[in-house]
Amino acid sequence: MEKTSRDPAMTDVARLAGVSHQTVSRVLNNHPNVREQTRLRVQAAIKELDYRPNRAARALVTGKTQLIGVVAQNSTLYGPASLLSAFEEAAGAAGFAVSVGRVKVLDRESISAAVERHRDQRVAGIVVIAPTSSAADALADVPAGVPLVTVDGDPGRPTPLVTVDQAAGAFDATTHLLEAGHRTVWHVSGPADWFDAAGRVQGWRRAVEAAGAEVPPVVTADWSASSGYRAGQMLARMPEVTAVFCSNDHLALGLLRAMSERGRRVPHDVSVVGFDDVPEAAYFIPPLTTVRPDFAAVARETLGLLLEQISDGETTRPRRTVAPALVPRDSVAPPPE
Amino acid sequence: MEKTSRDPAMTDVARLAGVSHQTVSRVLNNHPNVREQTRLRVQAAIKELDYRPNRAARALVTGKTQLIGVVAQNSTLYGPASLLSAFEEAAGAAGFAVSVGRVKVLDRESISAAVERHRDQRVAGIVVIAPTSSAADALADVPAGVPLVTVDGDPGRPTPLVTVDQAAGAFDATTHLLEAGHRTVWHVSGPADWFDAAGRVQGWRRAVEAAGAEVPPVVTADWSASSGYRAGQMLARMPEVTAVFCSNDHLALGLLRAMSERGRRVPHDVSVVGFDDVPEAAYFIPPLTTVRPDFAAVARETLGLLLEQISDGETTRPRRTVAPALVPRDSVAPPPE
DNA sequence: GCCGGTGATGTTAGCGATAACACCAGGTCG
DNA sequence: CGACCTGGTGTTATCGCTAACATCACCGGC
Repeated sequence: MEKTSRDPAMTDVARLAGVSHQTVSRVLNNHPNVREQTRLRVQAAIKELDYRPNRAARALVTGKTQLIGVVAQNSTLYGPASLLSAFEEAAGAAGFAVSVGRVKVLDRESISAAVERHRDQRVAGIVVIAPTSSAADALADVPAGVPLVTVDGDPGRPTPLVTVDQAAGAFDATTHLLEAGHRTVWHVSGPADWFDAAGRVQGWRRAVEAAGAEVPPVVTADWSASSGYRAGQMLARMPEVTAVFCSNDHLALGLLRAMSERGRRVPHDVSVVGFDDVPEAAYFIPPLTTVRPDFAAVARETLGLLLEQISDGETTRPRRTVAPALVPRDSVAPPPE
Repeated sequence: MEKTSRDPAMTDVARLAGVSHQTVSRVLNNHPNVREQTRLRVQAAIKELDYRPNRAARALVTGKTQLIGVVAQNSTLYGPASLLSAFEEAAGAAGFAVSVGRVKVLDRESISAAVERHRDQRVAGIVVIAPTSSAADALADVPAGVPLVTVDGDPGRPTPLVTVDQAAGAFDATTHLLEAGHRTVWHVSGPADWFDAAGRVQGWRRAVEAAGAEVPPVVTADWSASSGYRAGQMLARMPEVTAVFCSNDHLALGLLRAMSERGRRVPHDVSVVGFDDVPEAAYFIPPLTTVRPDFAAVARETLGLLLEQISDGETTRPRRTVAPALVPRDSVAPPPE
């Protein structure tokens, strides 16, 4: 008839093991000065009671939590979603819980609010996935002293940042097309205010210029298959277009459809390269040559940078870049004739 | 020259406002018995100091956190990712932080471990996205008394559960094909151990049987475009196949490619319907008719069910189902001749 | 005009951990 | 051989909050 007894606390373990609660604490925190025999006795008691330390109490006294806050946009775009997933896994493996604050739009106000919610929770550090300039601006509101890492953010800012090397990936993709024999390469870009898109434009332009080819105007779209389709409708009408580098795979998908509708065969008439290597890219018509970013590596670097800041307060190398890899498939061929 | 002063605590606010810390606590928790004038003075002091309550201290004394733990697979499958995103937003709006525990594989051991990590954190409630039987099995390990909601889980289990009405969506999709005049409808299914896949098979079969048509054998695949392609290669060779319902859009994508390679035009020769309405489905070749689940609604129901359990300890209606909607596009037409 | 009720506030006692220090036995060293 | 270190342990204070109870002024009713 006893009431639901509360969870066991450290003193309960101590009593069972015949030691003081402080000794239990020492065992839990791997302090060196505990006799082996005592340690074993305490561990047995812990197991017997199914004791689990109260994180709130620990956080209260140490002033630190084992929580990392992430601010991300509420979208299912492949890149950000993959990144988030990879980061959650990496952080979990390192013993940190990840609290995700979703934001509907990437404006300064929303992001600042999300950051504040995390600070309310006393997170040990914050990661902001800030792929647009409006998002990056919000970081100015974060007080110094909060460990903070930006992912996919503004390369021009001094804050710790991890990104995929967009320019390098775009350079490789474009060069791959040029090496197939195309006179030049057109580019369908993501939204101009996204750093990822800007980096890819830059890498594309560098490759075209390096080959001494003419630089066609950038066709700006958003990330959707829909806008890729519209861009494709235009480009399909231009016979001089024989090679297109799309800023992501979904743009490429839309473009493929437009080409197909206009009777321009890929890769026979037009070659196409995407970016992201979404899982289904190998099953587009035709299978899409694309660039694969290593999201797991980005996640590892991000976590590393954050943990450095958490423990040391500072960071040695606050800017890290992860190189992507070209994945050749069937959407690239030499130009016609 | 003063050292980095610690964050302001309740007593600091109290001192500034000229009241006791308990009055500050009352203001914070909206207790009725506080004079309006006092309330204002305290609020001003809170603002001036940029005071934020220490959640660890509160959690320590109340024994409750404002944290919800979610267990999800480490995948970027569109359905689960959308669900997670929607849930994070809904929970955030309700003032709860969401801690995500990712799991590499959906086996009993991994899921139990993830649940334990959440219990260590003393989460107020747990949501498990458990779309396979192996995942559902793990729920047996969760002790009673922990508020728990399963999403996409086993309809046969008594635990609180929210799911999309897979069978209804599949029934509608299949009926849509039959009404276009097809003699029967073939089905490419997701993995057999996924409840979503099983539900869609069931709805499909019911629709075919209801029409008095012959029920073809189920073609079982996984969720990937790759396996849809393989299924399509087989089905494309069979002239009697004029209508296919695919268990998700990516399967349909692969199947479309196989059909195209074999010269079977969609929708002229073969009609196809998918499931999920991924954003790019409108830009497949041809735009794909599909079924759209309402993930936001699933998230709302899940949160509601969980909050009920957290506050009341029990739940009135522990099983909720959200109806999906058919989205007609261009991949369905009457059969040839 | 005294009494009990009520609204506004203050005081005190924990919640469950860690930190800092106290203590004690036993070994080392000048 | 007494002073001193050192490894193992216990004791006490403390983190910032809420719950429970104490206090006090003021009200209306008999």
